[in-house]
Amino acid sequence: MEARVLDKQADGDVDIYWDFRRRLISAHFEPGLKLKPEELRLQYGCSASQLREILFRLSCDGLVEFQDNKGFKVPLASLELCNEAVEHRILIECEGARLSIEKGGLEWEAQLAAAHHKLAHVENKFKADQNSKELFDMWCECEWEFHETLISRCGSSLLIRKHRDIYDLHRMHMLAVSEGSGFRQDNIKEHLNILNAALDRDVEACQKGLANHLHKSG
Amino acid sequence: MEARVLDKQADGDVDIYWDFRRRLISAHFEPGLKLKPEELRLQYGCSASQLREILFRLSCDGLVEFQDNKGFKVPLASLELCNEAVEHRILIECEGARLSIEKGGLEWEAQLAAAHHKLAHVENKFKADQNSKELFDMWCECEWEFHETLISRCGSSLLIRKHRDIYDLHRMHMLAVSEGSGFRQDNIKEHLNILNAALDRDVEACQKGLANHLHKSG
DNA sequence: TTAAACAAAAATATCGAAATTTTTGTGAAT
DNA sequence: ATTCACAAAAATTTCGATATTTTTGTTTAA
Repeated sequence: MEARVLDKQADGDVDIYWDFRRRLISAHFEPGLKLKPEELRLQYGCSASQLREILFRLSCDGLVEFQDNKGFKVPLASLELCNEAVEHRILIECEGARLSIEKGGLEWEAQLAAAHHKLAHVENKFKADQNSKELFDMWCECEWEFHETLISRCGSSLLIRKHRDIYDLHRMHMLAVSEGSGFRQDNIKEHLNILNAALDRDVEACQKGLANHLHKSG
Repeated sequence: MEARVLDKQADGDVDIYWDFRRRLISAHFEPGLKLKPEELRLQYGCSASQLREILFRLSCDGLVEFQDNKGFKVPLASLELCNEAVEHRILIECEGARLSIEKGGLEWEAQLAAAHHKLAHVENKFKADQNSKELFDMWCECEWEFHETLISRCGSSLLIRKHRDIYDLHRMHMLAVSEGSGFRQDNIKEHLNILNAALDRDVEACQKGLANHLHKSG
């Protein structure tokens, strides 16, 4: 249940839940699209009831919309909701960063530097070829890893869980609203600013960098 | 742990979901207790599958624990998780209060004053008779209404939803850890402080009052 | 032409039985 | 006495059939 990366087709539910979640936040489904358990079951080789359970769970995080007797839908693109998600993510992530800067040690610095190194590498490659689906997926993974690592030493498993929730919600709405890949040239500079501020243990600068980065991301 | 049979089938899920949620956060179930859909179905007059769906949904908010092939449980009492919930609730509620103070008008002030008036009334009665189950339920309701109203003008439906989630999680863990009713004499003074700071449009004082209030609540 | 009433079809929700997994209980071997 | 293997029981999960609700399409009356 906790694994973000799918581990094969060992456990029925788990794979389907996480695979479907990943597809949702990667804009594999058009906003407003109806999600029928009866149809989706064919893609995953399970029953409609199982899909229904999974869709209910995803609806808790706002990743799918549910209406009684009307079934499930991919949430409509909404600039307002996207903005609310941005603000909430800033709130959570700035707090997580502050705590990590206070509590994190050399090991954390090293992990953050490593995550940023990978991210920067992928971003530079992606900058050159923004049409590559493979690079886009890689960028999504690296972006997540960097931001997750940034808050990883906050000391609160609850905050980490809530951060993942809002990160995914934000990403989904951002992609739905912008209709682009979500990648901007300035990302590279902004990520570097955040990294440097974190390594300098400068809470103010780090939070400012984060807020700026996320606001511009839309 | 009384068995309440609901024969009303009208709104299906909805009633069961919210009734069960209410019972969970009111400490009607002992921490660690196994929640078997097959048993619970008798109390609600529905099928086990339906209960399973509902339990899955509640597990998203951390109100019940799920383990693959092991079923559902009431989360164990955990001081650590309770502390994490407190901190997270402070983060959310202070932000909501700040925004409400900035954006709220006279109507909001009136609603907050009204909510506090009810709360103060019930708290004074409850202070005299802390064993009354009826007063306790009423206090829970009024406490929620006051804190909810405080952030109600924040302008973000997302923040409001997230606040309810963390309020419920905090309340559940607080009751599980303290094993008391969660009511303290100082509540009365603290709630008044929060009210006055909000009406004075003093963000600093309001947030300080909130943090103090919630920290002491455990 | 529009609107209301109704019937047919499609979609959704509910349910209990069957399959799978975990837990419990029993007895043999070390 | 302890451990291990294995069978029995209990619990969990999966599944598709049935019931209910919504949507669609058609007819009729104003």
